[in-house]
Amino acid sequence: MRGITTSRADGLTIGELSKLTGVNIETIRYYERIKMLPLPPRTAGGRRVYDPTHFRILAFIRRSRELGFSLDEIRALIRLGGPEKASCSQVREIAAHHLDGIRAKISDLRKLERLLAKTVAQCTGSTAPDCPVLDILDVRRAGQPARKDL
Amino acid sequence: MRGITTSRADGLTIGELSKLTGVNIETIRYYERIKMLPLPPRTAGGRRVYDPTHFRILAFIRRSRELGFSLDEIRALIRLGGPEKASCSQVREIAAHHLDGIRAKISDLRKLERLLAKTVAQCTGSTAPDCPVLDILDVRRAGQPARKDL
DNA sequence: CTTGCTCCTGTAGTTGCTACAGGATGCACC
DNA sequence: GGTGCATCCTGTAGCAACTACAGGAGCAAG
Repeated sequence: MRGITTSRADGLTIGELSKLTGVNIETIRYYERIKMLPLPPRTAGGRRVYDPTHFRILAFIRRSRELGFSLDEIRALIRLGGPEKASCSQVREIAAHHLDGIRAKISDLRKLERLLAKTVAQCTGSTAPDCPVLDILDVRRAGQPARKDL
Repeated sequence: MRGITTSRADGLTIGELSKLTGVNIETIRYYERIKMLPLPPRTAGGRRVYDPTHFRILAFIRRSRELGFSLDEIRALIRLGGPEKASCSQVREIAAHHLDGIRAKISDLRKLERLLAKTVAQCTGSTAPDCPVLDILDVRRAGQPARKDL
């Protein structure tokens, strides 16, 4: 269902909104489709016309994505920041949970980094089969006994 | 094209291979489909029969995925570790490039962590509109002047 | 009116899986 | 041989969060 038809001069085209927010045109349409963004009114020709509220919501989404929040988390944040103000503790809960996830990921990545860095450093570039990187990937090379029954 | 029909006692079923390697049955079939794994021979009844080579390749893929290599990177690594041995420097290049990516990601995540940790710490849980988390997400709250022409 | 750019809808693809439906096979037991 | 249950098969679709494209329409300037 299209909103009230409006004239072009009243707001922004999708291209203008895209430039202002740094969000791809197609992504804006995607967000509308999945109901992250309210339906904007249209011109008589069918073009979307965006107002300051849309700009504000889209900028919010963009910023939240930059911080790594999922779209569902962002939906919840948008609701909490809406007219019916909720306790900041709910916002904090979402953000803290997200922060926990980021910390876990950092921890994982650092383990990977340490292992890879050590292995790459051992790599003298000599001709295989002397290759420390492959050694940690290949069960036969890795020093584990080959399964004789296989 | 099905391989040579073989009897069941010659190797492993897909379920057994899945248990041994920790890779999901459906993921094994997926890897076969996208040609990460060679086609195994089948029984007269159409069931896959896996030999030690399959086990070895799948374990390699699993380990590489654990280390965060993409499937394309793993394809290249498998080729390099194959019968026609390549210089270890090519393996090293792939691994070093991957390590660079991991380091970049850690760096990004730490920036996110710092910003979020600071913001969450400021969150006293009081009733909005006093909410530091929303403050960094919302352009209107963030201290930037509202666009008067919007 | 023409031109060139922007916008529209609908569809499909990316990466790496994961899940399911509907049916077939295999094996142990009776 | 029949039964029951577990395993396996193929094909299709979905997930997250986009991204790209085709074919056509709209719009503003000249």
